[in-house]
Amino acid sequence: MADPNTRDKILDVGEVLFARRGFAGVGMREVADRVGLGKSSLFHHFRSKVQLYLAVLERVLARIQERVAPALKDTGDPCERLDRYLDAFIDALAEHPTTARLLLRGIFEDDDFDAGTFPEHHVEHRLEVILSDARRLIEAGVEAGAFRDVSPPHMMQTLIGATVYHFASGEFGEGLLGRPLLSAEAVARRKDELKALLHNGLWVKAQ
Amino acid sequence: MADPNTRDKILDVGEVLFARRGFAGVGMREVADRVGLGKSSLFHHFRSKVQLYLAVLERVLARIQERVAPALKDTGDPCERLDRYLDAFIDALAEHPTTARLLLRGIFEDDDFDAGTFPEHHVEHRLEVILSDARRLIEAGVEAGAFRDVSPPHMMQTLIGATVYHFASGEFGEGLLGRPLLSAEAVARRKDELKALLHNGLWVKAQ
DNA sequence: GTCTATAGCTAGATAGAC
DNA sequence: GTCTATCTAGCTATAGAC
Repeated sequence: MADPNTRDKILDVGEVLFARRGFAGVGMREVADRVGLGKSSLFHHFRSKVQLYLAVLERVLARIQERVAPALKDTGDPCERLDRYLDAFIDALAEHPTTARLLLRGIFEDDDFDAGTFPEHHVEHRLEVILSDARRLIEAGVEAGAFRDVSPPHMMQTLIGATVYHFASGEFGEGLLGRPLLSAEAVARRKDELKALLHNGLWVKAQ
Repeated sequence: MADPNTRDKILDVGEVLFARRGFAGVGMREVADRVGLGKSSLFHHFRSKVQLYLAVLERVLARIQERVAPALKDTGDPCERLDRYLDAFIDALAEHPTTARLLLRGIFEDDDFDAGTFPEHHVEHRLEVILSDARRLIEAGVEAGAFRDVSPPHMMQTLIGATVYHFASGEFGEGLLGRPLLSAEAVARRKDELKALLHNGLWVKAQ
């Protein structure tokens, strides 16, 4: 097998570049230059550009799974459990500035090189696990009567937008907020705003 | 000037392809083939690939502005006005399957070919108008006491996620929902789910 | 306004020396 | 495991005939 240190360096560089410009926007030459290798040497570590991209995606998903796993323990009412899960998920997204963007790209960029063409990777599977964990939390809350009778898939989409999109929005989001997206304060604020919306909605109710 | 019909055909094709694979993922050759022209002929209508991309983006933003303009009239309380605006905005996103995806790409793909390099286009300006209209609706509602004391930028991010991301999510979103994203029923359902969240939150309150 | 031809470059990927 | 050299194919863009 290849030198693990070199392999990890390539993954690190690929992660930054793919997050910034997507699969098609990145060339192996640029990756090689940043790692400090000749372009050909990359193909010793990864058979093709697609394999490198999938390896980057899979490492990101694995990191997310690690972070949210402790939040999945079976204690507390549905509200506490969803709160805990969202906190952990947001922490995972905020850990590296590349995470949310790669996740968002992975979600809507794989319509291209058709899913299932590279079955040796577990990208699809890992994504499904993460999604079904979240979905079960919502369904359990609805069934228990702790949540309104929302459509779980629609609530999933809303939560993905409120978390993944938010932390993927980069310069645009920072322009809107007028401050960094990933500072400890900004991350804490995002958690609070999201949870307040879930608790109270936006409207002020007539008393 | 060029034949407007041909120009529009090029924009139509570019819109579909750029929405699907982004700026870097599309070649002028593929655009030309789908239009039924030689590749060189494209450069008679658009000076460069970037100019074509910006023209596509600008047309999309203009279409959105047209759709939401009637919803901006100064009648009703803040709740009614935001409801009306969100309905119109969602209708604009649902009008073409390409709209939301191009908008989302435009939001976080212009970190690359740096903004302001092509000042003759109004993409940036149109986006700012759309955003500041929405933001004013939120700020007015907070000031009037009709909305909770949310952070308007955070609420903007949540609403962008709930609308633009949702309709941009393509096959992924359809897999999650188990049905098309853009059918009349699905669009109406999305409006209802979003407005119910703004009205009531997710939690069922203790009475 | 569309075409052919081509310039000039970069892409992903391979072969084989060291 | 990294290198140089090279292959084939693609790219954006231009020149100039029709």
